[in-house]
Formats: sequence, structure tokens, C-alpha cells
Amino acid sequence: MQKPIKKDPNRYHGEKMTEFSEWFHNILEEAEIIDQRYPVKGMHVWMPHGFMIRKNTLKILRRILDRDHEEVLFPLLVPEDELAKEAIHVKGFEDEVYWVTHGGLSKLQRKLALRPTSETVMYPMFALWVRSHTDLPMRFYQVVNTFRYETKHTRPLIRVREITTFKEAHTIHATASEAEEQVERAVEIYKEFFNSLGIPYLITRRPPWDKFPGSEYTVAFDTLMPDGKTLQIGTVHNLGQTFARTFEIKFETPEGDHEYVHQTCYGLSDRVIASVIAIHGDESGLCLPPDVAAHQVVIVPIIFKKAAEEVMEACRELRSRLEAAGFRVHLDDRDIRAGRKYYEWEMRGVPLRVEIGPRDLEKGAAVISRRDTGEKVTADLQGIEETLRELMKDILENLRTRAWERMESEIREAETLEEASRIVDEKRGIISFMWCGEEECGMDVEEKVRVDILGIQEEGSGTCINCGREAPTGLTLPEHIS
RNA sequence: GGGACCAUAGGGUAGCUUGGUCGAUCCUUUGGGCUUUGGGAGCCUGAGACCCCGGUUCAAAUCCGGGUGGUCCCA
Repeated sequence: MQKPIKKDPNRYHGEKMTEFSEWFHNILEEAEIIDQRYPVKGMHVWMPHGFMIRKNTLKILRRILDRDHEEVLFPLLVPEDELAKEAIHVKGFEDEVYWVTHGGLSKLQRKLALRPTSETVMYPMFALWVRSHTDLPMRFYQVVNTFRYETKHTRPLIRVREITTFKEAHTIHATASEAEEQVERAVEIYKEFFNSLGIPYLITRRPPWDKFPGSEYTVAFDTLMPDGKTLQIGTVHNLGQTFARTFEIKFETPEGDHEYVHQTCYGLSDRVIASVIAIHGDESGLCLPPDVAAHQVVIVPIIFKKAAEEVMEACRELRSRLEAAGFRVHLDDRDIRAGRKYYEWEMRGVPLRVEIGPRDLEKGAAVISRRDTGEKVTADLQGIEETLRELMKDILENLRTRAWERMESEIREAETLEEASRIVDEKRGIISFMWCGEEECGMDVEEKVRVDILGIQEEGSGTCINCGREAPTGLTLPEHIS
């Protein structure tokens, strides 16, 4: 009981803000999310706890997508000639494609690529599937792994060679305006998804030199990591008819003509999980939104010699009750000190902890402790389901608000290039300024201020910070040091 | 694409400069036992490592070469 509160130097270290990179690395190992020791660069192992979080995250996503998308599954390998068909598209990926060149000992007559993304895998099949305007629209998605031969430093969940979780949706429409509308819908879908994870985001239209290769335009979701740098966590592309022409995807109109379809695609990856971990986590470790947490409630019995069995029995009973009520609950009945359990479950991000000891039992109560605030309250065992449910709602709300405030406090407005440069010197955060939208002028800004322009926000107006021309749309240009 | 640094139990480290005292240090982890248990328990007793290949040498964790893996900086 006289605890020597010595900080174990080998557990992950606390200073999340000052040493984010180390914090992130350590928490992934410590909380048993990812094992980074697999002996191939950029490829890592999902451990059971991490896999649970991933599974729950996907569950939320599928619940939303399944409303009007159909899930499919396409092959991993793309023949070289298909991959090469869409020239601009290939150019964007050729440096980072993995190739399968052999089958056993014999060399393949036709090289096969590991999909870097699945446009060229799916679209030849779409050409077979789409016949008539009555088939449209079509909305598909799949959750697969993709491969990119990253040459820069890899980092678990954020920059990897095997993207283990890539949700890609592909839609097909009869008209340009329907495709346009689908882009808007996809943005709404992603908003709903990120909101249910409490992740703040910035929605921008990517500058033309940074759009998806082969697309008309790209709308991207970015969030802000604790190190002050932005992270792209989702993209929505309007593909126009480019791929339709390349892959001959046509439909018959009511009039009997044959026209090329209009397409969109949009994707999310492992980075979503990285952002949940990074943005909500703190110096005690993970802090998970209840919907993604592997365990939502952990029960810790406070055992003394006297009443030991009664306490255990009450805990077991509570567990069955909570399970019946639909909670993901765990009873930690290990024979170690309660304090140690607290530290462990806090590190693993469990939103709620319920403690039951002899004193509580006499009162027919339990102590509930919430992970996000550290607050403890005593609650009646009677009707505790409702209390816990309320608290979970509150936790998500609190996490979301907290995260949005933090991100917004890092967005700074600049009226002049000098001002922007000064902010850049701080090496963190996002700068918002007006830009005319011209490519040449944008490149010039990137050069002068030494930033990467993230994208254009579709609101407000003013004069361009660089050339002084009228800027029809307000612009947010986050500093994006990659 | 260019450069710097690093590699010792599951994790973190000491030792390397000046080869031998290393039967390799400390923390954590981990098996067994007793006493404990309202915020990381204590004691006893076990377990666990010099990245790979080659070289120099009587002798290599230590020096040299190559490989592999990792970290960071610059374009």
C-alpha cells in the first residue's frame, strides 16, 4: 500500500506533446496494437488488441456505407498491361509499385503488380457489368490491403509499404452532375464517420498539382497531429470520364445511344486509426472513443480477505448484466494489486472502469472512473447500465470537443507572405490565407513561404496574398511538412 | 537521390575508446513459493542477450571488411 511510485522507464514515456514520435511508437507496442518488429521494412503486425480496435472502427464505417453501397472483393494482382492503360494514372504510381515477376522458378510472361489502389483492377470488370442506364448508379466498396514501395521513412499506420486497411469506394453514374453529387455525399459520409470517432478534420480541395493522378479534382480530409503537422486521413475524387474512356465503360441511354459513364472514388486507410490513437491519447496512454474500444468497461474487484468471495460474486454478476445489456465488458480477476490494474487499463484506453469493493458492496454501489477526465463517481449498482451508457455518450462528446478545440487553436490566419513565413518558422500548425487559385501563383507561394499548400476551402473571398488578384474562394493553406 | 548515426534477454540499457578481469551490468519482463491487496507490493529462488557472414589475434561483445535491419538530417 505504501506505493513506491517509481515511474517505470521502460513503459512508454509520457511526454506526448514534446516527443510525439516516440510516444506514438511506444504506445503502439505497449498497448499491444501493432508489433513493429516484423523483419520487412514498412510491414507490421496487428496484435489482438489492435485488431479489435480496427474491427470496431470498420464496423462503424460499414454501418454507414452499407446504407447505399455494396461490398465486393477484387483480386490483389493487376496485369501489367491493364495497369499501364491509363497513362496519367500510372505515372503517379510507377515509382512505388511492387511486381510479381516469377511463378515458382519460371519467369512470368506477363508481370503482375500488387495493387497500389484498385482502379485498374476494378474498371475492366465494370466495363462488363455496366450495360444500361437502368444499371446506374452503382456504388461499390471493398476493404483490402494495398502495396506501395515507399522509399521514405516508414512509420506504423502512417507511412507503410503494406497498407493493411484500405477502404476504397468506387461509384458509377450516368451524368456529370450525379457524379458531382456523389462527391458531396461521400464528403457527408466521411464527416459522419469522423464525427463518430471524435476526429477533427479540415476539408479542402487539393491544388491541381496534388490531385489524384487521373482525376478531375480531389477533395481531402486532413487532421492535425500532436506534433503540429497535418495528416491526410481521407480523400474523395471525381474521376470524370477519364477512366471510362480508358476502360471503355459505357452504358445505353434511354434514347439508345452509348455514352461513357462518370465515376468517383474515395478512400480511407489505417491512418484513421493512427489519428484516433494520436489525437485522443495522453500521457497515460490510449484514450479510446467507446465505440472503437476493445473493452468499453473494465470491472476491477477490490479484494480483501474478508468478503473476498462476495465481492467477486458481485463482480461476476455485474459482468453478466452488462454483457446482456450489450456492453463490451471485461472482468479483471487477476491476482495482482488493483492499482496496477488501473494503470494498465488506463494505458489501454478503456473508457470506463467500475470498481467494486467491500465498502461499495455494503451500500449497493460501485465506483465508476472515466478515462477521459479521470473523474470518479459513486453510482448505484441498481440501474448502472443507464449510467454507463450516459457516460459513454458524454465521453465521445468530450473527446470530440477537446480535439476540435485543439486543432482550431493551431489554425492561424496570415494577411501577408511575411506573416505566413513567420508562422512557418514555428514549425507547427496550419496557416490560413487567401490565394487566387492559379497554379503558377500557388507554386510561387510554396517557394517563397516554404510550405506545401494543402488545399482550398470553399468559403469566403478576398485578395490573393501573393499576386493581389481577386480570390474568389477563401483558402486554407496548411503547412504540410511531410 | 546524398549524408550521419546506431545494432547486447520480450522492452530499455552498462561494458567497446585501450581485445583478456564478461561465467556480461542495472531497470523492466518472466516461471515457482510465502506474506500481501481501496492507485504500479515485499522477500526467497529460477529463466532470459552480445544482428549475420568473413577477417585480424594465443584470445573478439570490443578491432577491420561486407551484408541485413533500424533511426535521423539534407534534396
